[in-house]
Amino acid sequence: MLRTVSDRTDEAREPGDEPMPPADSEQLLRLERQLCFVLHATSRAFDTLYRPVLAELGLTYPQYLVMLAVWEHGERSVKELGQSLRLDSGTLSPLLKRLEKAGFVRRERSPADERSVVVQPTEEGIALRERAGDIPRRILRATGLDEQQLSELHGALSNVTSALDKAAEEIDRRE
Amino acid sequence: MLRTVSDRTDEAREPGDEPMPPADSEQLLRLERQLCFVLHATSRAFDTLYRPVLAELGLTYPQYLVMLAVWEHGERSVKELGQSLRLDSGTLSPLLKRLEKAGFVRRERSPADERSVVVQPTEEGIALRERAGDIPRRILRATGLDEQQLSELHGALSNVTSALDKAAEEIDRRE
DNA sequence: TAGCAGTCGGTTGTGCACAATCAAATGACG
DNA sequence: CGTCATTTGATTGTGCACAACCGACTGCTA
Repeated sequence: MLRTVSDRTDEAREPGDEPMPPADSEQLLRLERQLCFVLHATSRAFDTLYRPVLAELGLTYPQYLVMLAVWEHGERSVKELGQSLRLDSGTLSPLLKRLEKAGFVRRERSPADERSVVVQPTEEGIALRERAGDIPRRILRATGLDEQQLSELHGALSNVTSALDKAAEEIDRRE
Repeated sequence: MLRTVSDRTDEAREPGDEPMPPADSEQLLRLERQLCFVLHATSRAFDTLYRPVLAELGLTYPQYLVMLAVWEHGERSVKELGQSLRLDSGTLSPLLKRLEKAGFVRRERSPADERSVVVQPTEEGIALRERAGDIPRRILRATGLDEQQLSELHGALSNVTSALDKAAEEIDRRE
């Protein structure tokens, strides 16, 4: 059964802790479930599309993200990579080792601070950038989005993500 | 304060108000990269938020998705689960075994067709549904989205996903 | 009815992702 | 100087995800 959506939800929006009163839950809950599910699905759809394209270069999608960061900045510490890509060392360490073994990056301890490891592209890694040049365009076409839609979607996802981060942070603080 | 991905890029271009940007590939490529990245990030942000909540029930997020499907339909074949959740048997088989070992589902070969395996909730699995009842509401609040935004985002993601699926299908057909 | 192509799950191997834990280096403080 | 908390990567263990492959079952067809 389908409830009418148009019930009011107009009350004051405290970003803090509203008890979340709406009795019209059915519809909302359905939406929540669908959102989580479709997000999952979209993520995997992207992955599926990138996979064969990147395979030509010998990269996986997360490896590609790392190479993008390294190409752009010339060199990045593991910490910086982890922050910008939202990955922890348990994920990055083996991933970077695979990239090193593949010959795309060099890893070395910083002389300034022996705790940090600096990642930089090798010659081969830099050369790879050329071969990867047309990937974004190919992917872009597949999405079927124009610039407007692209940036709207990006904005919406950014907002959700930062809301979720804030919520997680909140929970963190509570213990 | 915690910044997300969408931080300003190096230049001061405001997205959305391009006058007439047909040949301006740089901007487009940047958007592509950001979209893929933020999608990845959003997916993980959701996961991070769900993780501790579901841990109370002894479920992971994909397991939760399976239970949602099973709760709703009473019983589902592995094939059906795979189709609706976009998971293949290599992922589902061990996942279902873990759910079985946890006591939430039963798995048995269909008498009608010995090839297929039917999954259904146990008593304990059905009981779990009650305890999971308030999860959507808690998550929903954390997203900070109202119903309108929620369904817009859902629509946008659905469109992208089906475009990507179509593209992948296209590629498939070409070999 | 005998054979065979297609369907359905399962297994194996690789890689991503996180939690928990650890060791080494650093930096602040007495 | 020595102590100790912090920072930084690495390691281990669990679970998700897919590709490639296998074996059992089904259903069609010669």
